[in-house]
Amino acid sequence: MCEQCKKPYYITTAIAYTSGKPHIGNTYEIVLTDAIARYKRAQGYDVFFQTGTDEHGVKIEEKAKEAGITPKEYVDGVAKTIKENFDLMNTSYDYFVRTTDDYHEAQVQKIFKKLYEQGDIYKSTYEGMYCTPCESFWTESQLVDGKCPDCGREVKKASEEAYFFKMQKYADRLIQHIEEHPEFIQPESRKNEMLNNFLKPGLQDLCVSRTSFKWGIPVDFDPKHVVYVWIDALSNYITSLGFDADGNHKEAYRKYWPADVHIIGKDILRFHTIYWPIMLMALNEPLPKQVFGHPWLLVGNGKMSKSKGNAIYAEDLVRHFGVDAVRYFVLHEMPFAQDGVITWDLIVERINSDLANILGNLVSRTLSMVNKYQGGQIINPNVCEPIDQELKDLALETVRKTEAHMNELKVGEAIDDIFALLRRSNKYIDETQPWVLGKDETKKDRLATVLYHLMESIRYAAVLLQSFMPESAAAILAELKTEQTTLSTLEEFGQLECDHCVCEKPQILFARIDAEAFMKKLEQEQPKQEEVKQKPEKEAVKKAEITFDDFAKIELKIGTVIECEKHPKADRLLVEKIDLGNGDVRQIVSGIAGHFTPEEMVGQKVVVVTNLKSTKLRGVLSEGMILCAGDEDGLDLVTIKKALGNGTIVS
RNA sequence: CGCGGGGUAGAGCAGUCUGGUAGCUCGUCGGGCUCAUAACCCGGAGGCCGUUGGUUCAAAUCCUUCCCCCGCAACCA
Repeated sequence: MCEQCKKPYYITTAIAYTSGKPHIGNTYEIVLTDAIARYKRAQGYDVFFQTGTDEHGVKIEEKAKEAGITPKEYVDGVAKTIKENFDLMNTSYDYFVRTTDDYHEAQVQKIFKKLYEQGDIYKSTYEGMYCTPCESFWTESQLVDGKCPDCGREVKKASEEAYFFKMQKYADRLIQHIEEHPEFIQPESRKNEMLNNFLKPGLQDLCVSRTSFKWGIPVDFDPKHVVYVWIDALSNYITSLGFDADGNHKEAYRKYWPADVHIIGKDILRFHTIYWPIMLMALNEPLPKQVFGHPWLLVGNGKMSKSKGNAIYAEDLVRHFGVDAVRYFVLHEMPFAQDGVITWDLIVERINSDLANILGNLVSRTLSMVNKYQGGQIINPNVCEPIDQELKDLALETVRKTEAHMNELKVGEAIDDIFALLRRSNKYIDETQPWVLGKDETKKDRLATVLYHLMESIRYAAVLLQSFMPESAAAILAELKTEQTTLSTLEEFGQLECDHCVCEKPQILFARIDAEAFMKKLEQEQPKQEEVKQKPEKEAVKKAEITFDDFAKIELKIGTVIECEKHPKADRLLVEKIDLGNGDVRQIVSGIAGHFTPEEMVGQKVVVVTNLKSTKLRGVLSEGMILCAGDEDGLDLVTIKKALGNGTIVS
C-alpha cells in the first residue's frame, strides 16, 4: 500500500488524571490501545495513536498546595511519571497531549466562547446552600441536620454564577445516532444503560464552569470562571489534531477526525457517549465512530486502589517479569466485557504455562533440532504427508481469526488464536517424531520438511505476536533470521526463506519461574508495601476548630439495637429501633446495609447522636445517627467494652 | 416492580441468538516420549449447566417462579 492511499485510523486512550502515579489497572488501558494501534499499523493503516494527561481541577490545586509547589510544577512532575510509565510498557503512541498545552487551552477558550455565542451555553446560577467559612456549596441532600457537612455551621441559601450547557437540545439526535449505530457504544450491553438511565429520562443541563477554584482554563470573556472538566478534558481529542473553533483546522484534524475509536474505562462511558457527542454536535463536527469502555483489572476480589494498599504497579511487574510478559498477561487475561483479575500467582502461572512452556519451549526445541540435525540450515525439500495439512490450514486460519477478533477489539481472544497455533505446533512434533526421522538417513528430506513446517508456523505466530509482544516477537524472528515479518507474508504458507542458518544458540525467551521461591522473594519485599498502607493516603480534611460549647451541643448516648430491618425502598439503608433507656426507643435509618445484616445489628451496643434533628430518608423517619468509622476497606460500629446501661451519656 | 449484566468441573471462562452426546485453559491423577526451559503429547477423574414449573421426541439453550452475585442510577443524618 502506498503512503498516500493508506487509510487513516485515529485511536485514543482517555487522558490520565495527573493526581498521582498510575497503577497497572490504569496502565492496562494504554497497553490495550497500543496493541490495537500496532495491529492496525501492521494491517497498513495510517495510524495516529494519542494519549495524554488531564491536568486541571481542584484536586490538583490542593495537592500542589500540600506539596508547596505551583499546580503547574505539580502536574509537570506527574505527567512525566505517567509518560515514563507508558514508555516503560513500550507503547507506540504518536502524540502525548496535555490539557495545559498552549494550543489546547486557547482552543478550549474558543470552543467555550463559540458555544456561548450560539446559545448552547448560557449563564445562570447554581443554587445551593453555602457555607461561608468553608467556601463550599452543598445541595439540600448533602446537608447534615440542615448544616454544613464539613464544619457543622449554619449555611445560607445562596447562588453562584455558573455556565450551563443545554444538553437536552441535542438528546433526540443522539438517541437516534446511538440506535442507528449499534457499534457506537461497546460493549453493546452498555448501550441500554446509557439510553435507559440517562438519555430517555431526559438530560439535565450540564454545569460547565466553576468559580470555586482557579486551576483551570479561564473563560476569557468572564475570567472569574474556569472551564470545568468536561469541555476541557474531552476536547483534547480534537485540539491535539489542530481543531480550530473558527474552522481553520490543521491538516491532521482534517485527516484523522472523526476518531475510529476512543478506548476508555467503563466508568467514564457516560461522558464519552453522551456529553462528548453532544459537544461535537453543537460544534457541528462528526462523532467518533466507536467508544469502547473496557473492563477493569481487579486485584483478587476487589478494585485496585492505592488507599487499599493492594495496588500493583507496572514498574514492579516489569522488574520481575519483563515488559512483554506483563503486556501478555494484561492483554490476554482481560475479557472483552467482564473485569479481569490480576494477582502475582496468576501472572507466574501464565508466564510458566503459556510463555515458557508453550511458546518459549517450542521455539527452543525446534531450533535446537534444526541445529542438531541439519547444522542450522533451513531447507524445504517439500516431502509432505497428510498430517502436515492440518498444521498449514490452522496457520492460515489463525491469520483470519486474529483479524476478525481484532476488528471486534477482542484482543485476548486474538492472542488465544495465536496460542492455539503454538499448541498445535507442539503436537505436530509428537506426531512427526523428528528425533526418529533423525536416526534414519533416508528420512533426511522428510525431517527437513517437518522442521521447515515448524519454523514457518513459528514465524506465523511471531509475526502475529508483534502487536502484543513486540520485543519477544522480534527476538523470535531474529532467531529465524527472516525478513518476512509483515502481515502480508502470511497469505501463503511457506514464505520463510531457505538456505540460511538459524541462530546457533537460541536464547531463553521466557525463563520458567519457581512459583514458591518467587512468592517468598515477593514476601520479603512486602513490608515496604505494608508501610505504605500504614500511612493514610490522604490526610483527612481538617475541620475548623470548635469551642467546648460547640462540642457540648452534641448529645451522645449509649443505646441497644432491639430491632433492625432493611429499608423497603433503598438498598444501602437499614432501619433500626434503638433502646436509649428510660422508655426512649427510636427509629434510626443508617447507610450501612452493605456492611451489616439486620441480624448482626440486633443486640449491638451503639453510640447514638440523640439530639440530631429528625428527618425522613426515602420516606422513613430517622431520629438520630449511629456512629461508625470506616475506610474503603469497610466499616465498623463505634461501640463500648463495658456493658453500660442504655441512655448512658457519652462525653 | 429503576436500568443492565451474570450464576456451566477445584479456579477462570466458552457454549444460549439458530434446542440434538456439555467444551476450553489452569490445577489434579495416570500413561507416553526424549528434540526441548522437570518442558511436550495422550488419557482419566471431577458437572442435578443457580432454583421452580412448563413447551418439546429432545432443554445449559425457548417460556415461567423464586434465590444469589456484580455494574449503573438512587440513597448513605
